Amino acid sequence: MPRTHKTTNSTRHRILTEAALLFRRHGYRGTSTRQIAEAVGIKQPSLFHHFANKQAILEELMAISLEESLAGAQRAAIAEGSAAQRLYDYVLWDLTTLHRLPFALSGIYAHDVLEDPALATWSAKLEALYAALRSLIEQGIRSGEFRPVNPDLAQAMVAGVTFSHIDYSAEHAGGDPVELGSEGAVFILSGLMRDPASLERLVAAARL
Amino acid sequence: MPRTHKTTNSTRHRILTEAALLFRRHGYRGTSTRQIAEAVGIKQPSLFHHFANKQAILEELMAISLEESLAGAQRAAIAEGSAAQRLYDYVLWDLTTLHRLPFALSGIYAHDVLEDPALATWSAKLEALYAALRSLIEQGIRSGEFRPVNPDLAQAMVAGVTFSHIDYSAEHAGGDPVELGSEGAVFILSGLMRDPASLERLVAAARL
DNA sequence: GTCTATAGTATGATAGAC
DNA sequence: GTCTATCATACTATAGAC
Repeated sequence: MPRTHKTTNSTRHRILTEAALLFRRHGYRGTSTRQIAEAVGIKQPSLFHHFANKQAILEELMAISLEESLAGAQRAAIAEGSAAQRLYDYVLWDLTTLHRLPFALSGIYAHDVLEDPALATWSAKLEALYAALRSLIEQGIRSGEFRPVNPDLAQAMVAGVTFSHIDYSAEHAGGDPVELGSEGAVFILSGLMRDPASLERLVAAARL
Repeated sequence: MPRTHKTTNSTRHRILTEAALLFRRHGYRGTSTRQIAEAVGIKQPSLFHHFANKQAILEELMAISLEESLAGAQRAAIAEGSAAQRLYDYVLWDLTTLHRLPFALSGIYAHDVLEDPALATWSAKLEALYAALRSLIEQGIRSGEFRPVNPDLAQAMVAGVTFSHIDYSAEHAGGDPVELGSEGAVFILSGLMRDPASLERLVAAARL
């Protein structure tokens, strides 16, 4: 989501950046509000002027990373045309976007934090994203484009590859987002398609 | 690792089982020793008669899940023959083993817990496993069996698929371990091979 | 091997001055 | 908008009786 920060280097923005970095390294629960404040260069209670509580920081990071992906997956799931092409286009766009984000989002989607009832909204959005992916995979199986895989497992593997890109991106700065995203999309589609040779056509017809 | 428990339903064993379940649901840091004790049916301080501290429980679970995988990957990386065949055999065996484990291992391999310097030994073992996988992938690229992918990213994606199987296994009981493992191995190899059509030969020649 | 009681520490969040 | 001071709570782990 294109945020509407008045100044991109506001304290609020710096809190988000530093918190994302720390959440990745030490996890949400393993990161204290004191650590975040220190990284930003303010004292711990000053955080609560910008965010109601620690969880609000996490929720804003989830919004940044999840809402666009969910909308894109749902659009792809109901669009017209080849399921393989729609999945390819979606994955390529999603991974490319992830590699472009200025935040280190790994560690935000751990089970333990999403299981918290207070984050049920976000857990539901992630589940909706998974449902859209599953639908896309099932469409591809019915049309004969994909092998007759277990749709639940296939969806989990697609998500697993996505998370691996989030991790990779956090550890290796400076790669070309489109190139990395493309490698992920090709990997996933090759893993699912009955005839991976025809993948070249998808790549050529892709629209970002 | 085949554990040497005198009785498989010893309190010690029950602590491991319940802790694994709770670590998966709430994460290592999100799980208190009180919760573990309550699940087992004893009081919190009684845990410390069986394990020196909370971390020792985690380390035993890591030993169970990681040591065999590491040894298998290192064997595969230096063995003779086709890199694709060795990767296929390893992934199939590893995933099948994972799906057979009586423990819910998800949530154990989160970054935040492995970053703790006290767990450096286990972090190093995981890194060694990744190095073996990377070597196997590089061998396949050199031999022309695999597409010229980014080895670091490819290794991350293979690990991502493995983690997705750990998660899937924790949420869907009762699937056939070999069938699930096979779907994972085919997915990964299809994603890497230059000529996925020849995958049938690997599947036929596989030795578990 | 399990219990009660408790020490020692870290955490998230609030109150109120400036 | 940031600070100091502090509260209330939760946690891991230990001591010592039974």
